[in-house]
Amino acid sequence: MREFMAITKALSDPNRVRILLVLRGGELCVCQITELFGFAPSTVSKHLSILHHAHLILSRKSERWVYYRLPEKSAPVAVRWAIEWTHQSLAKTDEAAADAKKLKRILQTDLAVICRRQKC
Amino acid sequence: MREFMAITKALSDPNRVRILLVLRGGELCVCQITELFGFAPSTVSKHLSILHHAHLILSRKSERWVYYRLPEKSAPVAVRWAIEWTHQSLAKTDEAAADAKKLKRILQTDLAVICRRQKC
DNA sequence: TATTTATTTCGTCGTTTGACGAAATATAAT
DNA sequence: ATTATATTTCGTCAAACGACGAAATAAATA
Repeated sequence: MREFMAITKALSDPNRVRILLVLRGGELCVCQITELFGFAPSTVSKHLSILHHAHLILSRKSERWVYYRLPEKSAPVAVRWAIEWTHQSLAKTDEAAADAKKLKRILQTDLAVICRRQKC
Repeated sequence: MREFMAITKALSDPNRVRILLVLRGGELCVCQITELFGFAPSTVSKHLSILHHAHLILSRKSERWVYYRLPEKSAPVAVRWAIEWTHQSLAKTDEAAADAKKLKRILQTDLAVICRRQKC
């Protein structure tokens, strides 16, 4: 029950759901998501930690950055179900399309440049 | 997106999830759920209205009571998915078993008696 | 070693949530 | 028609949430 509620609480904020959707395209680092959403880095970090705590995302540290990604198929059933449900329900919405479009531009920019822009 | 968030917000409270689980056994009226949870009737009513607003439950009025039930198979995909996911994840937990056990006793009691006990 | 850089943690603030009881509503029984 | 009954709506209160900026941390670079 606790695990399940961690997932539903994580999904109850639209910005966290947006994060799950953009991660469908592959792993992203914190500053890329920060750039995409326009929130403070600390805010994005908190959202990521809630998703991570619910095991909806995994993290990896490389060079100067922390990357977050969706879990692989070996993840718990409840987690896979949540991610699949989110994707099926929202992948084709306008919000998802807008985020994907903006993300495309961000991915064309060098990571270091993005981060410096946020003076973090 | 709005419909999806209505569902995830509805699922983000454990007591609302408990309601979905007990309704698996068939429709219940407000005072039966109130008796099961030990909350004020107004609290239960609010939870039911949130679930109803998310289309996770349907209502029916008969005699003096309002009955709530899970929707049939014709419900939107996102709704059916949410209910099925909840059931698959939690049906076998201790919490669900405890509620089912207590509900069994409540169902053996006459509706009018239960309601009078709550002086509502 | 000191400094820059990316992220996280902490404290604060306004908003939302979940609980309650009182009052309102709608319906059934007298 | 009144009264009793079941549920909902409303207002209130404490707790939780989501945003922020400042400070702390950890790792790479100079």
